[in-house]
Amino acid sequence: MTYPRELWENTQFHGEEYPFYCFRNRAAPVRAGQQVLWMHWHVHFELIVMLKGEAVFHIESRPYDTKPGDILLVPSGGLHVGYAATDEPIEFFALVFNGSMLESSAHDRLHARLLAPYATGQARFPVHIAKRGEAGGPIRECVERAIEEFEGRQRGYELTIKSYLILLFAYLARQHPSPLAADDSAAAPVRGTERFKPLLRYVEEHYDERISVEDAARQVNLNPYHFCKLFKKMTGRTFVDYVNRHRMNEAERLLRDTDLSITEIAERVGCGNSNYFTKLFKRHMGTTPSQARGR
DNA sequence: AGGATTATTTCACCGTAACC
DNA sequence: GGTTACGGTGAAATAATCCT
Repeated sequence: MTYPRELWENTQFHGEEYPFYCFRNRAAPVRAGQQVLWMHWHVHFELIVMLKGEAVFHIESRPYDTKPGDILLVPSGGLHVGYAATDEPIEFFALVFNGSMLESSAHDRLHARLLAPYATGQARFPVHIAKRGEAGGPIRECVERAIEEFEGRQRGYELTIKSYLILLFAYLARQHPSPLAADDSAAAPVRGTERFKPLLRYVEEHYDERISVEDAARQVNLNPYHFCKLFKKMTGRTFVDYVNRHRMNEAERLLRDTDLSITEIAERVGCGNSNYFTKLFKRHMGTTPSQARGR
């Protein structure tokens, strides 16, 4: 899985004037349940356009089953993660952009009234903005054109993409005239995921240590049962699975980039028992550590 | 590789508070 | 008063981990 870590949280984009980034994400040999989009969040919006295969994205605690033709809009700050739903190859396009992309250079009352609340996160749209099987429609068209522009990269494509994004938001605002206020109950999961972010970051940095569910639950002031329940609701996976995924990812990197022995690698990623490490690795990656190194 | 030991996840069921 | 989200318990089912 290739997902740029740079997109974590408060990423700076290359161009200040056009803060966006696109990438086509392919997961060719996939097993159902495999993670195809790293769990992360950032202040930017993210458009996810399903191109091939089936995946389930968990965005702000809610699962979204997607097939080609589905388009999701991850709100600013929204925690998101994606898993393969079948063994079929998966392909999706992700367009990450900052709300400032939607700003207007001149003072514009209409803009301030219609778009600013969405761009700044005071109001939000539903996540699933276009569904497969639906007739084209302007919303889908904006997204598809923006992608075309990105892929064509003709002169000034940044500006056309920006225009399509503004257009997209304008159509969305028209389609959802009574937007969900950010503090509305319908948008409430934000509060729920907010509390987990420090913990997720903690795991990012300490997956090489022993992390018990009890400790983790304490960090977010929940009893272990509720912690498990909420964590699963939020991420679609259990906490242990989440931690192990980090470990296996790092292990794969170490196998590839270093000459450390399997035992040493197991040790480094927080699996004291190399026997168990191999078992885990095989389950997550489909091959044993030594096979993975051989390739 | 298999089995023993721990840890976790989930279940059924209950209470509270906020909101309509 | 019904509904929804959030919290909690003990116990049982499952899964992780460790130990030959």
